[in-house]
Amino acid sequence: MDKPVQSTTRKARDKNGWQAQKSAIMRDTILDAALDCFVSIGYANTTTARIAERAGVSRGAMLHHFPSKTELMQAAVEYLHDQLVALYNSHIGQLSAELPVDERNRRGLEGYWNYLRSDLYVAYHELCVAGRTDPELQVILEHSITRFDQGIIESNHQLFPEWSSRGEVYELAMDITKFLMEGMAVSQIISQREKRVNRMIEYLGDRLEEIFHSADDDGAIFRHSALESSNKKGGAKKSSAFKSNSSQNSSKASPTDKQAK
Amino acid sequence: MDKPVQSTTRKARDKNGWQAQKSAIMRDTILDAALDCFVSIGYANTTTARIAERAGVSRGAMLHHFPSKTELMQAAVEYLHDQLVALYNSHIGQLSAELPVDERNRRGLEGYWNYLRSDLYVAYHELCVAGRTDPELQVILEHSITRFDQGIIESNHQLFPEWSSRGEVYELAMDITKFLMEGMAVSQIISQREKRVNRMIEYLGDRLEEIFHSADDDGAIFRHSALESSNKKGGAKKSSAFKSNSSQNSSKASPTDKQAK
DNA sequence: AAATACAATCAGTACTGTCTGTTTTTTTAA
DNA sequence: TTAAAAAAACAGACAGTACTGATTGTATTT
Repeated sequence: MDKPVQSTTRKARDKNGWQAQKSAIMRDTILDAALDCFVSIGYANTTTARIAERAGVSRGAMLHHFPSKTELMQAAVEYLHDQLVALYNSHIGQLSAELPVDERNRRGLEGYWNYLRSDLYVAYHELCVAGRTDPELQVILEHSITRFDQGIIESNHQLFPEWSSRGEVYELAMDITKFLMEGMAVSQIISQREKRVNRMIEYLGDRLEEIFHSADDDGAIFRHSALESSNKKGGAKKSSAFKSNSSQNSSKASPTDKQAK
Repeated sequence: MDKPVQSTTRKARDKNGWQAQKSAIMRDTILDAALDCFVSIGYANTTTARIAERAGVSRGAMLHHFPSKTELMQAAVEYLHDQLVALYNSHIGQLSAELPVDERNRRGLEGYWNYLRSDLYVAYHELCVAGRTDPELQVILEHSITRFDQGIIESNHQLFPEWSSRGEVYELAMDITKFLMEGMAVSQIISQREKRVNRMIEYLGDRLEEIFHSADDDGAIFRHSALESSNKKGGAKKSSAFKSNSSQNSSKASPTDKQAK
């Protein structure tokens, strides 16, 4: 913002010069503005001019650092990725694995929920939705997504080491948590949001706890017919339900349509 | 598509003339094209020209029926609403309440999942996301959303009459189902989608069943600390967790931003 | 003949990417 | 150390495209 004084204190170019520093600052300023635009006006309405305006730089200057919109978006996704990782870690990454399981569960859910409620996640979601019908953006995103999910898995392995061995149960618990929480975060619940959300999170916490304990003594206090491991009550309850209309999804997104470009 | 032959079979204007019929067909054709665009190229990339092209009509003709894009979108939302209701009913609306509870659960989940996987729901989701940062669209949608949710609630009351009395349990079960399923539908699960989805749906089915039974004899075989009704294991486990950062969401969507329009 | 349905063109706006020009920093050479 | 040259950063203007809404004109129905 306020241009750093031309301090000759570090008179010699410190490793990578003064210009390089300013350049880096400029880049971050622009990328911050881009993410800000995604959140406040949506990806679709985010134009290069608007980003420049929000960043407080001229369009020409911006075009010097990011010659095309595509390159800007690539950088923005990369930038967002780093920010998301940092935010995730700040919320649940550094939870000690020494805490009692139940406590870890609670805090993990709480942290994850706060993570999902962040502006950064809103921006991420905007990109995901736009990516469904924008092949170029999709390519840019794919890499980041898989990398991030991988990171989460690793983080969880670290946070819940006792789960790592139980393949199926672990996967299921993670999936349920992820999709339920994401569903809540993405949907705009209108009435009594706070109350209903808290209720669901508490319920989810109980279920996780339950899965944990039932997995401990593998005695299956509760039926988990969704898992092959405890298929005593008719494991033949074909888990192939819902496969009937699986082909219906074929025409869903044909992003390779004439996208007019 | 193929213009109906000028059949004089029904020579007299049947109630509302020949032109009116053609006009209605034209409207539906255009609205179908609009929804199709939302699905295949996304709401953001949907222009009036593209809709007209896809509908196979001239832009001028379309502008005769829908003078402005806004009016077209209003009609499209209305049209989509009707279609969604019809689809919902065709999938789970006419499930007999005489079926055993478990069977109703299974089929209900299966139907709901297929409903969520439909193109119509994709279109609806596109609109919802776009509406977050488009005040005008948001207004158009709001009415439809609340009306639809109300319809679902009623439909469920009819399908699961035995639930209707149990306020809290009923709400929680509905919410969990809704948000988990929507979360699955919206997220693009990359690896082993089919398997993981089926597993989650089965798990969810088991939990619903469980909630049902535990609600029957209200004996709380399982802990539902998320509900006040069975707060024996320390009901003081303050359900006000996650309220800490509730204000963080304030700057989330300020759609009243300068939207440039 | 009057109204409605349909078609095509036009003006105004907005966005992207290129181009040219100006300032500031860094490098080179004296 | 300083002066000139080169490079990088920055700013604004411009062409090309695409979209929306208006206008005008033609065909069909009432």
